[in-house]
Amino acid sequence: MLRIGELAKKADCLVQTVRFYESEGLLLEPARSEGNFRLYDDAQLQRLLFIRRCRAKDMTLDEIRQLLCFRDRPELDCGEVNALVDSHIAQVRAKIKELRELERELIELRRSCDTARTARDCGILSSLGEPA
Amino acid sequence: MLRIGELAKKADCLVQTVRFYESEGLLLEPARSEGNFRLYDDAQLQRLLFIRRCRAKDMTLDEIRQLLCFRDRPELDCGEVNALVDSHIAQVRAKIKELRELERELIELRRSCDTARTARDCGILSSLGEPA
DNA sequence: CTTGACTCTATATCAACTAGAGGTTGTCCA
DNA sequence: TGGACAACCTCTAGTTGATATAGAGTCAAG
Repeated sequence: MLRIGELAKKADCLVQTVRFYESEGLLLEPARSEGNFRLYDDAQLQRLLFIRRCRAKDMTLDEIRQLLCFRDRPELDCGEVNALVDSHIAQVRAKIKELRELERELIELRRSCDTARTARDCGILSSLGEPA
Repeated sequence: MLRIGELAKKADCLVQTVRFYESEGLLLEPARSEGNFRLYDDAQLQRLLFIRRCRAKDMTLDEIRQLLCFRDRPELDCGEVNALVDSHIAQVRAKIKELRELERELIELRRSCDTARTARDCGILSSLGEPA
């Protein structure tokens, strides 16, 4: 049985983060020692590692909650899991598109003041002061 | 003189957002009517529009605070403004790069389960359950 | 028996809003 | 003049995914 500090180290996260996941219902309440310390077994560690791998893929805690639900019920059809990942990919793509457009706008803004001058004559400040 | 609702409409934002910017020191405290309603002149409107245009470019309130500082002091050299925009562009580019890598990872993850099966045999769930 | 590392709970903080409660002011119409 | 209703006021809490702190308790080594 692992104490919270050892568990956190194995999952490369902070002790507070583990407690936070517990409070969010992602990790089940672990056993406790006589002195009230949390004690984790390997199944709990695997569950935490699963959560951390999902977070590394930038899934929200809500999405992870859904995935854990399927992980806990092996007899269910995994179609929803696939759909969840598909929609996550779509979100990431939408964000990339948005940021590319933003990059374009910022480059244009930057071009409006290529030489240093006084703020009064700054092309950037005046661009931001006018309707797009 | 505009009341807060009219001001907000012209800047296409919520009334609460205007009050929030005031509390954050981005907008100066406006005049008040006899009945304690906020009253804005055109200069305040232009300032709010400036803030909203910066936000549309995803600048943080701290970055905007810096830009407003230059906007308020026309005699200053605008070199820092240019630098701020440059660094903002760099941040956006870094984020795009990060998201592209994430997209790649998610597509690979998605490929691990191309057909619907039970959760037990789901390639996605098992990929997320194993070390990368 | 004390030091120090670890743990416990509870609370506050971050960004940039957004939403609500509960009360006041202003305006319109009969 | 009165009553309805919109718009305004302040204050507080919630969002996301943690992170940071305070103040107290536990435990092993020296």
